[in-house]
Amino acid sequence: MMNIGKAAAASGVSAKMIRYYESIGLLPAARRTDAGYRFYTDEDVHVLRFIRRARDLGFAVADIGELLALWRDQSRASADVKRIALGHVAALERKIAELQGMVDTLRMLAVHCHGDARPDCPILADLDAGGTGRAGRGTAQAT
Amino acid sequence: MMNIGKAAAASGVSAKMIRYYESIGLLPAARRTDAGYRFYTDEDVHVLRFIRRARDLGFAVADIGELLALWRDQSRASADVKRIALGHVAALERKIAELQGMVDTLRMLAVHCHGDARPDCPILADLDAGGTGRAGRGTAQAT
DNA sequence: GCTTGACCTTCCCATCTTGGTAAGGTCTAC
DNA sequence: GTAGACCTTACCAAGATGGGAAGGTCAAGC
Repeated sequence: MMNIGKAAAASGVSAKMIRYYESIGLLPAARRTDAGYRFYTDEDVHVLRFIRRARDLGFAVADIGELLALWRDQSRASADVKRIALGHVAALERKIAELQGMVDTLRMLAVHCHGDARPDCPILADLDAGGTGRAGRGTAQAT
Repeated sequence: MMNIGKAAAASGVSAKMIRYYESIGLLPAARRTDAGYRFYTDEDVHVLRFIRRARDLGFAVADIGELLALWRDQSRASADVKRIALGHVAALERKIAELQGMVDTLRMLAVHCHGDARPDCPILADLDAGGTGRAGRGTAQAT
């Protein structure tokens, strides 16, 4: 039995976030003391650690809801977990490819930029002209 | 001379975003017709294309403000542009490394997951136990 | 001239996760 | 009893973008 500050310190999830996760339904409403203070058990902290770890792996809160449900379900199929994880990996890799495209384009432009006091700059020239068609136009906003 | 819809179509920046960029000061307030409609010149569209291209390269709107100022300044030093570009590249690469760390961890867990109807799942086991210390703890939230 | 449909305007809301802050109640140790 | 550390709720902020409502305007057709 501990209050929210203790649970936060023990789990690595800030008190602010614990309340937030509760408010969006990722966590059930915490039990309260008579004075209205939330209190948590070691088991609750265990769940918070799970969430923290999943966030560190880049899972969105919605995904974590699914993962938690599977975690709690002793009869879950590992295929369900794997599907979520690999779907997430695919999304991460799309994102990486998008960022890498940006990096490649910028590096290419930057090597041709003197980088001195002269005003000539291929980077600005590219932005001016609209580039040569690299750095994914269509999906670039889908961050 | 064209109204906002035409400028949006010609530049690839939505009308919504054009108004937004104006509201945050990235663009000067557009001239208006007597009826209050914004109107734009080909030169304005040129600027919008510049912004669009820079966004596609992942520059934040704040960075684009700097880039625009340099673009307009005929006596700018290319070093200033290069500095912004390379700073952005470094940020992109940090982000890529972070995401790649997540991918590596998840892939490693996923290969050991049967992915069938059985409940045993190393992915959930890892989330449960807190992992082995990969997938950057501290900076994972800095998105 | 009037109507219709496409366009424009502003304003508010939502996303997603996190942090900050303010005003007020509670608990603990002295 | 009081100070200080903690808790509560509620609102604001960020980033960039889309959606929608309510209402004004314009161009084309009849």
